[in-house]
Amino acid sequence: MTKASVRKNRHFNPTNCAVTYCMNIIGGKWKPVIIHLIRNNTNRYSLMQKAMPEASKQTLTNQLRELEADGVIERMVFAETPPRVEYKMTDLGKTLLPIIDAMRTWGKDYVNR
Amino acid sequence: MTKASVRKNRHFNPTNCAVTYCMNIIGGKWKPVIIHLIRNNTNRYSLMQKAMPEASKQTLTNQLRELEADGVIERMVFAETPPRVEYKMTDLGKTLLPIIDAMRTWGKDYVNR
DNA sequence: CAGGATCCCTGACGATACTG
DNA sequence: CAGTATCGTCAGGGATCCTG
Repeated sequence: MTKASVRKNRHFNPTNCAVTYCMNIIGGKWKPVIIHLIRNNTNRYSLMQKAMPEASKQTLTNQLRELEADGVIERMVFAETPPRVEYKMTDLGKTLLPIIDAMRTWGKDYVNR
Repeated sequence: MTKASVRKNRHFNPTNCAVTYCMNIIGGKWKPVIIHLIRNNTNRYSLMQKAMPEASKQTLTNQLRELEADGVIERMVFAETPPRVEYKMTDLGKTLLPIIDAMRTWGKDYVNR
């Protein structure tokens, strides 16, 4: 796995393409995967690590932080020992799901092309 | 403009996320913009340059070549002087348009959020 | 007009070690 | 368990010059 990392497009302004806004949100190498996992209740850090072992912990953390900063996911910390943290989609994040689904459907057809 | 460039995800295999296939196609910094331009008949090299002056000629060329290699767009050369080259969406490329549209719609709402 | 060739830079991402 | 800190790598993209 090497691509699927999109250099953020910081040139654009609102008169430019709105698509770029969207790309800047979901354009991380693992972000679509993370969104997909959280949606399917693979919503804890360690579970995500197992599900995508090629991504380093640092990278996983970074992508989670960015998604959180963009308001796509929410981080819920439980004061327990050992600590427990769960992630969930925000209402804004859920509006991205149709796009992710469309991409998945397209990707499957593309593979079978 | 700085982000919207997604490092291609080359780890994935068909058992992994199909979304990544899609991201690897449209995940270039300027690819969604290019697709949008071509669809709206801004289909010549010089016209695209004027429409997105922040992208260098080299970058524009590279992104066009990648889109062509992935079968998303088609390059048509006319044997004239000065040379004329036009780009058009392939049938496969057209199947991406609903995704681009969904992203644009989402992006507009996101900006006004 | 529509590139090709070359060189370079930066930031996304990875690897490893350590921690409350 | 769920990170943080640090450092390194690499490829996507930019800048400039040249060409059929």
